[in-house]
Amino acid sequence: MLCNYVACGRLTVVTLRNKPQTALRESVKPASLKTLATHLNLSVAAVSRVLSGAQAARSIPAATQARIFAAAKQFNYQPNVFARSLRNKRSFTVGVIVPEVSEGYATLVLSGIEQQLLQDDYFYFVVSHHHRPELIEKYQHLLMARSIEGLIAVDTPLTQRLSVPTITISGHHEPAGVTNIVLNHQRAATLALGHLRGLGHTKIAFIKGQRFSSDTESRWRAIRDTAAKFDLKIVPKLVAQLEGDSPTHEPGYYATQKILAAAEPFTAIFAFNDISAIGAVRALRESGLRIPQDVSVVGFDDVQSAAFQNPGLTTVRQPLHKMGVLAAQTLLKQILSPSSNLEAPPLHASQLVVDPEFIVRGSTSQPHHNSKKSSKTK
Amino acid sequence: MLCNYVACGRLTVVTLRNKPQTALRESVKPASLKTLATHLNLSVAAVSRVLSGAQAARSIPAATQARIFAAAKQFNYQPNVFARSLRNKRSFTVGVIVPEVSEGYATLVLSGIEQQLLQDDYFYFVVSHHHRPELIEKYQHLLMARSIEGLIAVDTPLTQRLSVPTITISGHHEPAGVTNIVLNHQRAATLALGHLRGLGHTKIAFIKGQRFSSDTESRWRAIRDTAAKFDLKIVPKLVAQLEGDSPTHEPGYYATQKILAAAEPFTAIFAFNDISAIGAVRALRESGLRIPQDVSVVGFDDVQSAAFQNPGLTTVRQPLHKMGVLAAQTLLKQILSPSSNLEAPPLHASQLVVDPEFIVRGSTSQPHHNSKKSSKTK
DNA sequence: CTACGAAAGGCAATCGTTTGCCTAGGCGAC
DNA sequence: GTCGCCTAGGCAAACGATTGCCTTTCGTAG
Repeated sequence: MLCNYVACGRLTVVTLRNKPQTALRESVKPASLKTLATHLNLSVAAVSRVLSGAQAARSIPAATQARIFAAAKQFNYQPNVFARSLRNKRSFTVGVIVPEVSEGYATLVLSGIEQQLLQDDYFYFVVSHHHRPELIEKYQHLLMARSIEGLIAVDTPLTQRLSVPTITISGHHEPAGVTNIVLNHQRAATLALGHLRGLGHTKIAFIKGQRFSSDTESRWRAIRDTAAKFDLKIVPKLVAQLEGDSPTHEPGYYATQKILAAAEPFTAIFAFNDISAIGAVRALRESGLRIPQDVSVVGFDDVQSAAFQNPGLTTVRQPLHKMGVLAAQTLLKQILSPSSNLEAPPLHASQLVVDPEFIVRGSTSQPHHNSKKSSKTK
Repeated sequence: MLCNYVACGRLTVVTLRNKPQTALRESVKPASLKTLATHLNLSVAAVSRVLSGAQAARSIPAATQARIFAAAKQFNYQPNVFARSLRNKRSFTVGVIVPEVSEGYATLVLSGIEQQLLQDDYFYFVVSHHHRPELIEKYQHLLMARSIEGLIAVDTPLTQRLSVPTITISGHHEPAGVTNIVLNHQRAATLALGHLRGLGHTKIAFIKGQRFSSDTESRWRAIRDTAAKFDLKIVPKLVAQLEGDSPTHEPGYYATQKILAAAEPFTAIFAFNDISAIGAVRALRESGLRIPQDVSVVGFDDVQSAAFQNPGLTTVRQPLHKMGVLAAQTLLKQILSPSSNLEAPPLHASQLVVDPEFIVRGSTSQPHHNSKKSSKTK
């Protein structure tokens, strides 16, 4: 029976059919250079040179070349990728390691990576480590065993330096030699706080990221600096930290409850990311506060759900797609750079900083001083 | 300069550093069987047999085997994947083709695929076609040229039959020989309509899917059948169809406006997917209707945003992750099944049907007959 | 003393491409 | 005539692992 392994609620096998006899698993071997060569009465070498466009094919007259191309088409010749890679020591494959493939941040980056890599005729293997250090380690080796030419690590702490070029996106403590792509947190803080300040908010609550996230510290530092510039006081009672690694909005919900419990008035909240901002919205509403009339909410990332909130979430957009593109471009450049130990070893940036955008939606507005509950200041 | 290619808002290169001279691009060749063999004074064959655990290694005494393993560890031997694949004609790689990697449906499926494949020591290439038929065609060939052993197509119309086992998820019109994994739409309709009926709703509006989506027809048919069973009338004025392929909530927003414009009373709406349900919520709210007091809303899919709505969206959950797992399991089974053209060609299901779950959140409740506006019935 | 068999491992072809170095013929120049 | 030089391609060795079939060397039974 075919479906005794199923773990999928109820599952029904509807139709059974025979594989048609006509070779599904193509028993006809695909054409090789040898096939073509013997068919054309030429040597394998000649055919190879012509088909791979080597410059040594100059000495082969146009007529012969045409015959070769014709035969290649006729036999539907496809060069064998393994033979080629074995010979050339090139795989045209890179590895990408992410925490989760099912989640917004990594997949947006992934889409940028994909776009750029496919454009340059590279393929990529994706693996996700679910935040388990031993998997990070293991997959790096597995990827190397698959002969990747480079690695992109998205929001993933790498402990070792591989022997291939490596790019990190929002890297943690990158080993020497990897290029890290990060957001300009300073600018992000300026955009968000400037927006709130401009609307008239002065009592702002903050939700810090989880301790394990690499962005937490740099972003918080940027916020503190920027708050000082804008003459905004950061009130310790209005700062909560996300706890736990649940990928849901719950950490944000609980953090906001903690802030509310402090009974310190505030008119806006700046969350570490959109998901926690959504949790914040829920907690605020449950306390009878309206968004944005009573409390304005600003998120971070601009994941898809942010636009789909009611009201839409004002947020700092990380150019995740572009960061992916940039990572892939940079990686390919490093792969193709003349291999090292020459007199002039290639220069690589150790860090590339990209700027965020600010997306204003319905979750922020001027503070209403006649609001129901929040502004006990009045 | 390194960043003149950048298309990424402002971008700053922070630090430049020299690549350290110590071979980054490892000029020391990795150890091969030959390396080990000469070092051990053995033949390549013996080493190969022992390391790959061939049964022909029985004739090699334990002491020698131990020496071989020790040397392998010492030299950090990694079998060359290309040589191996060339010889064995196995790539342990499958292809996955999706519309978009950045989007919820496909990535949830992808996470299931990944989990299963990696567990079985397979890797996978992902490509996304952005709904462009010529890319679907092209990527299938590129994947074949990379010697994939099988293909999984997620929500993607395949026109041709490849020579490797192929699984589709929510397939459209699959060519003969592919196994299609689909949702049990009948059961989905029963769950959703049963829920609404049980709450007391009888005037239900429907948002049908876009004409190009493969699920639209089968799901609608199931809804009609089920409505009949529950003695629910489907009022044509309360049915709207999504238009356009925008991946935002706008199509749902406009469809709902159209329904509202018909001025036909209703107390619930069943949307084709969560995204359009979110658009519906927005349109309803703009008309002054409250969710769920005035109108209950049921979505479909249970994408991440559904749980993150305020109120949470009641929805039919497709077990996307499990469908991915199932696809991968089925594919691997077909790959490993004794290759065809034997006397008894393997049997493959042409369709696997999986059951949905129903997730009740805050967007549905009993109809309130004293509501403000919607139930003009009263 | 020989034959047989097991133990221990070696030989070499093979997978399909690539590429450095040849060669064989032809033609013109001196 | 013969030297050199094109033209048109061929030879064969890699790349690294796998595997069918050997060979060698004992030990021992007859």
